[in-house]
This record gives sequence, C-alpha cells and structure tokens, in this order.
Amino acid sequence: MAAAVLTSLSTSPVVLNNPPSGFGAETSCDTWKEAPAMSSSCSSSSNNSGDWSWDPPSDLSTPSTPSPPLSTDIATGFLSSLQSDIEETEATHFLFGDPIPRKRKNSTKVMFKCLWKNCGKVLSSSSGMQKHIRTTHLGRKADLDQSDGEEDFYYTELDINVDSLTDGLSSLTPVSPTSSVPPAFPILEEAQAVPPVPVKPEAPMVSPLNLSAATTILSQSAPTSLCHIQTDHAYQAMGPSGLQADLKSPPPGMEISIAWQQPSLFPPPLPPVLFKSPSGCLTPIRPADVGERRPQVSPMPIAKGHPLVPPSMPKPTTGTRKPRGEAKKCRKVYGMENRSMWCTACRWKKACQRFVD
DNA sequence: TGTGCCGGGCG
DNA sequence: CGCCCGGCACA
Repeated sequence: MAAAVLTSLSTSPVVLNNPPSGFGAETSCDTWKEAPAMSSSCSSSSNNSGDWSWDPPSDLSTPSTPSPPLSTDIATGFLSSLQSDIEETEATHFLFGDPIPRKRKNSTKVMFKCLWKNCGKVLSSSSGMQKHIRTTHLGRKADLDQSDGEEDFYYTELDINVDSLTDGLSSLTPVSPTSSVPPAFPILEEAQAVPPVPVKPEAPMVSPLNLSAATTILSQSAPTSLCHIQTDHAYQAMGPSGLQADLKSPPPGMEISIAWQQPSLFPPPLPPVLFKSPSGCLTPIRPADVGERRPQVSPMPIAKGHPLVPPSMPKPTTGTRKPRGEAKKCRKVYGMENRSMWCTACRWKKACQRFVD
C-alpha cells in the first residue's frame, strides 16, 4: 500500500517536483489530500518495494515495452520450463516480503511465470522471478538494485495443481477453487502489462482480445475484475468531495495494478470511461451515475407521502439491512485521529456522503 | 473486533 | 434543525 501511495504521489503532477526518495512523513502528511491514509502507514508496511520509485531508466532499458501476454503458448511453455528451470531463490525473499504464498497446502503450488516475450520462464518464488526479470530482461544488477517494482509487471502467478500436471496445462486454471487472490491476479498482470505500450487509452480493452487462445480462459474474467475495480472507483471519482482533484491525467498502466491490489484505497487515477465499454459492466451496477444514493432504492421522485409506496416492495435484495457498501469511508480513510477531516455525515455517524456507494 | 450507520436523544 | 451517541448488523 505504501508503494501504491508512493506511486500515486510520485506520478501526481503536484508532487512531481519532489525527489522520489524524499517522501518523508511530513511530506505525505502535508499532502494528505492525495494520500489520505498515508500518515500512519507510510513507513511501516511495504510490500514488495518500500522504496518504490518510478524511475525512467527502466523504461529506457526496455525500448519496446514488452507485451508479455503476447503469450507464447502458455501450456507448452509452461510445461517445459516447469521441468527444466524450477529454482529456488530464497535469498532475496525477505527483501520484498513476498506477498504471495509460495505453496498451497493441498496439491496446489504457486509458480511464477515470466511474461516476457519468448521467455516464459517459470520460477517457484516471486523474488526469484523478480530477480530473473531484473537481471535477464531489464538488464540490471542483481543485488545492488533493489526492486523498483517494475518486475511485477512482467511476470504472473500460476496456481498449479501438482497432482495433475498434465491436464493442468489444458485447464491451466487460474480459477483454481482453492486459491483466493491468485485467480484474478495473473489476469491483471497481463492487462496491466499492456498499458505501458504507446496506445494507452485503448490498451485495457484491447488486451483481452489480443491474447492468444491459451489465455482466453484468463481473459474472460479479466474484464469483470477490471470493471469491478472500476466501479469501485467510479463513484469515488465523481464523488462530491473533489478530494482527488489533484490527481489528474495519471500516467498509463501501472496504477491499474496498484488499484487492483488495494482496490478502494486511493482515488482512481484512470478515468472511468476506459473500462466502460468492454463489458458494460459498469452500467448494470451503477445505472445512474449522478444518483449517488442507494443502488436499490427505486427512483427518487415519489418521495412525498405518496399513497402508492408499498413499504415492503422496495426491499433491498439482502433482507433487512442494506449490504453495506464496500468503499472505504471517512473513518477508515482518515482514521479516528483525523476525525475532523471526516465528512459531516460520518461525524454524525450517519451514512457517509463523501464516499458513497 | 472493528466498521458503517440507523434510530433516537439532546440543545 | 445541527450535533452526538447507543447499539446493531455486518465484515
């Protein structure tokens, strides 16, 4: 999350002047508008790269930003590489607190596949993969250079079933029943790997189409997940707060991934429109974008003591109480200590009106 | 156990 | 009304 916030900060035009390394507590606290929850956690939790900074050199070293998902046939590449170069690089494990469990308890195991063109290398540890990518593809020094997080975009996580390796390739199943996060993750990786390519706006929607047959399984769920993130932020983006006014014209690509990892943490850098079309899933969820109120509540007009309002009928799907929107509310965002920053409704312990869901 | 917020009380 | 909080349903 710190990484996420840092990224948003570093890419935000406002803060761009500051040296990337200079994000002290004071900086972030002063600019709480961009990174609300920052103050408490800026130095504590760093997932895979505490000192993340988007450094241009990495881009230079990869002139044709790879579109890994181009997908050499995952199945075959996966099989062969699986046998040949599985390797453990535990050494750097602690450096980036490996966010993903290496092994599943049952017969499933998490592997990491390099998405770089014509590579398809599969490793068993994320750090190993990062190292691989850093050294092999990004052409950096192995140890001296800490991860700047860019490697993340070039590999994906595989959730494989050890028992049935053979048919594991046919149904390479990112939808593995036992895995919680992983299924969607690789998809995201692929989708996000694309944006850096020149054509940014179209990238997200085009990518699923470009994926080869092998990845169609993946791609079919990709739009939905993206859209969910999207919807998540959609309302935040157009929320009345104007909180995120600062974050405009976000740079392509990477934000998506971060947004995915911490869905509702910070304002969406990408305009909602991007994802609207692919599956139109934005529409069903939020039919009217201005009506920030309850999703289920029937059209507003009949507010007055209209005789025809049956008390029972407009029951929200989930029984008695409304499902409780999953967006982070003022309390969560600003924290108890910054209660003065909450929207009034939150202060009154009423339904939050800043982060409406 | 923490969070969101309805229902209701007080000035 | 604005303001606050008890307490409940969720997560």
